[in-house]
Amino acid sequence: MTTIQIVAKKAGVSVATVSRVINNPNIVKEGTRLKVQQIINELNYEPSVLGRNLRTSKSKLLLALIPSISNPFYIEIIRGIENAAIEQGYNILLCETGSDPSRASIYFNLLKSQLAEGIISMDPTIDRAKLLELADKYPVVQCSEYDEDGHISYVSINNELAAYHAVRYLIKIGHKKIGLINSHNKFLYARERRQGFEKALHESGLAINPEWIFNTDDLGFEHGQRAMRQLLALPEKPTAVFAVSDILAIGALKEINMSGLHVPNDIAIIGFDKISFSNMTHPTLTTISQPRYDMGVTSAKMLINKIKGNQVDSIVLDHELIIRDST
Amino acid sequence: MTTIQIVAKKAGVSVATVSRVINNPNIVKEGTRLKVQQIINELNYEPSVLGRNLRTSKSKLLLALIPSISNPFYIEIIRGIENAAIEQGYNILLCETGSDPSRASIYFNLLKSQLAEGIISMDPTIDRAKLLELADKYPVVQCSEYDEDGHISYVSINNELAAYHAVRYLIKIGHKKIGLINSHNKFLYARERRQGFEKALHESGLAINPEWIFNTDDLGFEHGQRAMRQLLALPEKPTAVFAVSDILAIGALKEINMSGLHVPNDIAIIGFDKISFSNMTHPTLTTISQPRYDMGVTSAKMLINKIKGNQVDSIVLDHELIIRDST
DNA sequence: GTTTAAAATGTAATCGTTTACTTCAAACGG
DNA sequence: CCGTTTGAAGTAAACGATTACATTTTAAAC
Repeated sequence: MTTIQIVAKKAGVSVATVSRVINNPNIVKEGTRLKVQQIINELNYEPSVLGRNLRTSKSKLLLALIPSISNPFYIEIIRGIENAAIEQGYNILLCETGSDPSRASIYFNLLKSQLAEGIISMDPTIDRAKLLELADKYPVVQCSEYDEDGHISYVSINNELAAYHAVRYLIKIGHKKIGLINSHNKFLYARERRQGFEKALHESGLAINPEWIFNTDDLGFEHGQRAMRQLLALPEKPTAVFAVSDILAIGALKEINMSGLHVPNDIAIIGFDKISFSNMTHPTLTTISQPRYDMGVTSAKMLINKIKGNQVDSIVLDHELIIRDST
Repeated sequence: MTTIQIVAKKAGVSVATVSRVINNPNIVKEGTRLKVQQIINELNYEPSVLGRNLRTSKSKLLLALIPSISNPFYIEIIRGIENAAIEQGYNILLCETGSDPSRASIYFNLLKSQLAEGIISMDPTIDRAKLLELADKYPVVQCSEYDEDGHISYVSINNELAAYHAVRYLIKIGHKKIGLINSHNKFLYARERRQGFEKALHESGLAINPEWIFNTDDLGFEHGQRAMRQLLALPEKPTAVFAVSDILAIGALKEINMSGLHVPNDIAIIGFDKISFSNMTHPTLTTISQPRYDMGVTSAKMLINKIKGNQVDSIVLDHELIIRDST
């Protein structure tokens, strides 16, 4: 393997000069610079990031923590993070926890052992206490799901308002009987979206029918399907359903299609997230769009700022109602 | 920051002993071991991966190269890679090229600069010459898409046989007029699947109608939709269509649904990959399942073996026909 | 109570960089 | 012509670990 020493020797200069040619070329005389450059090319020399990192104690590596890579929600966020990071010379280590705390602590250790310089947590199932402790000593930001009590900066949307908008829209187009397929209440976003849902109903003087409200254990589409199956078995059915995730909505949609009922004529469906598949269903899904790419970019920038020692503030981005065929 | 020196001083031993307590505890006397352990806990000491890596010139980092993280095909493979890697103490740097060669060369540099120890390429759009050159000096394996000429080991399936099985199945259930929605012929898998398609038709003495064969520019579902739209506009339509990817198949399916025709009664559809969404459509999609998780696990193991200096052989895994409602 | 082998620990080199500090020579001003 | 400044290059000390080798301690053997 070619090292800086070999290059220096062959070029007849000191290692310091070679290093300068690479990192600060303008302070070395043109003649030497050219000569060294040529040797570098000749030998295909690439400085070892390992050596450099050790010296500068920077790895230029960021951790992105997600519960599962198979949830398409995270894809656009990760894209944003990645692009913003690369732009500033950082790379991303994608960390899938599988909602398993022991897996998460492997990744926390990468931070502690300085393999990574900071972490973006998008995992709602993360151990909050551990994360808070980590954030005391290392740069941490949260994206999408965050901790309301803690003092870790985050990037997110206004979940309550978004849900409120979704349901208000259903009411506006004439629905009075509206159901909710929610995820688990242990998640902040679930509680907030439920609040938005209730607020919209209250505001219009509509009743909240507990029979039409479901909490699922996880975000798999079968859970949306199952919830809808129960809903369809009810003597009095809602005419519209708000699902807090597109995947749940797609499950619900499929169940309605299978039952022979029509969307949106018999039942309207509105989802949340605007994942790419929400456009591929038949009918296409009305949904709330989160600015996921932007959320990614913003959180990466925020983290890098934090790493540089700057003070950063949490940011709430705008959502958008995407009206398509399912309502 | 706590370093090994600080621990050593506080424990009243040499750094060597501390290092041994961490890496080879059984060769240090119980008394000292316990004492050092205690100091380590007390100070929350974590060895710096940077320092260790430099000395051992190992980073325990692997690169996984994919064209786009938004293609769900790769998700299960990555899971497999990740789990196999973690099991052996490696971590994965997920590299999205966006089919952009300059992006790919950033990642190649990570390998050259020894930030990573090896690379798993899953990107069919990769610059083959560059990859071959890289493989001369560094550990490289290919997963799914591979280079037929080169000598880089790979993990894949028998694409021709898989396509052959798919089409033979369509013929078996009575179809005589079969279309093909393929991706671009510059990809090996596209050529191979086309061959399997043709072989099955030939074997049954069925004609290949060029009007029913499409090549799309990319794997977006709109392309499947567009191909099907053209197909439906034809005076004589096929009764079954084989799409070389589920996403294309889902696009086609949607177009048929929108046209008011029925799947599978009017047209049957068969996809390829068994992505999770193939189960969420209405009707569910018949497809060829690639053992993606296994492909990931296998290629990670293969790469690690290569890193260790062992000779490795390419592996072809089995596919499976998943019969569901679209045929 | 020596001698000797084995076990435990310490010393210091090393990995490949970067960079503060030093050195040297040329340029310049008076 | 000498002292001072400036620019360019070199020297060597870090960074934080691991590990071959040297040394000390311990225990066993006689």
